[in-house]
Amino acid sequence: MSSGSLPGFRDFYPDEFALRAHIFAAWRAVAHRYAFVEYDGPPLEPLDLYTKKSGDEIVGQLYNFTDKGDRAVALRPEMTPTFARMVGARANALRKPIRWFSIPQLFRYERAQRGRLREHFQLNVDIVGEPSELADAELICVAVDIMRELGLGPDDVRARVSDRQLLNAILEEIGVTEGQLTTVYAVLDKMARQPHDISRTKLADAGMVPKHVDRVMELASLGSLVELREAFGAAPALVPHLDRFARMLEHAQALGVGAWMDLDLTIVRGLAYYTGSVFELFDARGELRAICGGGRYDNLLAALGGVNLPALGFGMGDVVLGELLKERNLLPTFSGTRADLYVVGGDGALEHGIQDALTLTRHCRDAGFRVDYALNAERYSTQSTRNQVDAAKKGGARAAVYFEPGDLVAVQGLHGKMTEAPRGTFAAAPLLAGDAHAMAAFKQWFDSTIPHRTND
RNA sequence: GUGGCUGUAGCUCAGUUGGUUAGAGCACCGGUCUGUGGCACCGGGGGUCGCGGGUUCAAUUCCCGUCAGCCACCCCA
Repeated sequence: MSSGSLPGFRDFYPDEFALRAHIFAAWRAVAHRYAFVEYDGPPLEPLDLYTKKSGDEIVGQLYNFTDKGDRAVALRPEMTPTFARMVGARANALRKPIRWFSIPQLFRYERAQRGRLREHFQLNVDIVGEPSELADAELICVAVDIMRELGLGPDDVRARVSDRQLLNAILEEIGVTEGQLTTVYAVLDKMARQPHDISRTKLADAGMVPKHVDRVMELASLGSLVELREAFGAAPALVPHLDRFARMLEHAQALGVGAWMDLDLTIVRGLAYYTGSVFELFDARGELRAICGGGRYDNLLAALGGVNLPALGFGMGDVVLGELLKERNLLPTFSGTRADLYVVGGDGALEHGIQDALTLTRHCRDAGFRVDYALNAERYSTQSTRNQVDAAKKGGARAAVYFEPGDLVAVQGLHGKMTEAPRGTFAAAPLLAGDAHAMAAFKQWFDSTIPHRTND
């Protein structure tokens, strides 16, 4: 099969584009509801924007090349460095806290598989300049509210929340050494995907005594703050972290997303730059990859953008989200995007030829109708009305419109059985003349009488 | 980057123990039906059987390679 696109890249046919537009619309609607403003940056950036912090090993997954000016460049694999640069350049002039979001198309060069392509769109939502845990609650709430906006519920999607500072304090309490942290993080991250005996072996190999291994493994089963307090609440070093986490949960509760949230200490996120809260959104059945991930990265702007401001954010890709919506039958309908009127040649086509049909089309379009027709003047006068109406119906139009003898314009609804569909006739002359009152009356009748088509 | 599975029409799939011109349903295009039409019926277009090589009188079929897709690793921004 000849594929027209490069591996891991997508063609968006109208069906697929409709899904993408549906997701984008939900992203923008919720982001705007939370008073975030949209920004964007270049899709192509200097290579060193990404290698400076992460090292050369990341190049293997970058879509990079040398441009005609001998610059080492890369298609952006993530938005955060661009975001950090933009914020850093105007940090003093921007009113804090900053609430920004973007919908960049991101690229990575690696083997594509389900839910993971070489190109995808990712909503990025970031808050800069606010250290309070209320900002963390607000951010998680944006992500969860997008799920709600798309028709998903707490039974479909779970928000798993953890906190790096809390986790670090717990590990210190347990007795994990600084040098063992990386291994512990990796083991926690893979807790659900890796057999426990392998996890234990890895911890032991890092030099942990059996008792410490047991306690680390137990962390995975702590699913609530209450359990966490029972296990560690007595430790004075943990109290401020537990209290802060509790306040965040209370805020989230008040913002209406408490029912979606689970405490889960195995959420560590791959990136080293997270410094506080971390969270991921998963489908509740656990069949798909993470829908969304983010957290607090208070030191990153200083490292990337040169300004020392606390920050937090998340990224949410369109690919996994689209798959989830497909699985749950939450795909959009096309009712709002197809033609309202489809002009066909009727019994009045002899007295009102194609020119009159086009004039009518023009006035209807000016009045706000979406108008389609066959783009073939010969067919207008020769093809049977019935076949033309069939074409209109197959094309998803809400109604067919045509001239009838007696200087009339007839409108036939195309929803359901023809005999039961609404039908109306209007004097042709005023509509052809573009008479505003006649057109307004026509449109009012149409809007209140003709139902939208669905694509079931 | 590693391993496994798969590849026939736009889609879902038949089929060929190797043999003349590769099929169906849906979709698409044209038409008939003066009309329960979100039908029915008639006709039509569309395939280098992923691509390349090998074996053979003959390959879509068997073999090798390659590319692509899926899955598991790796990685996850």
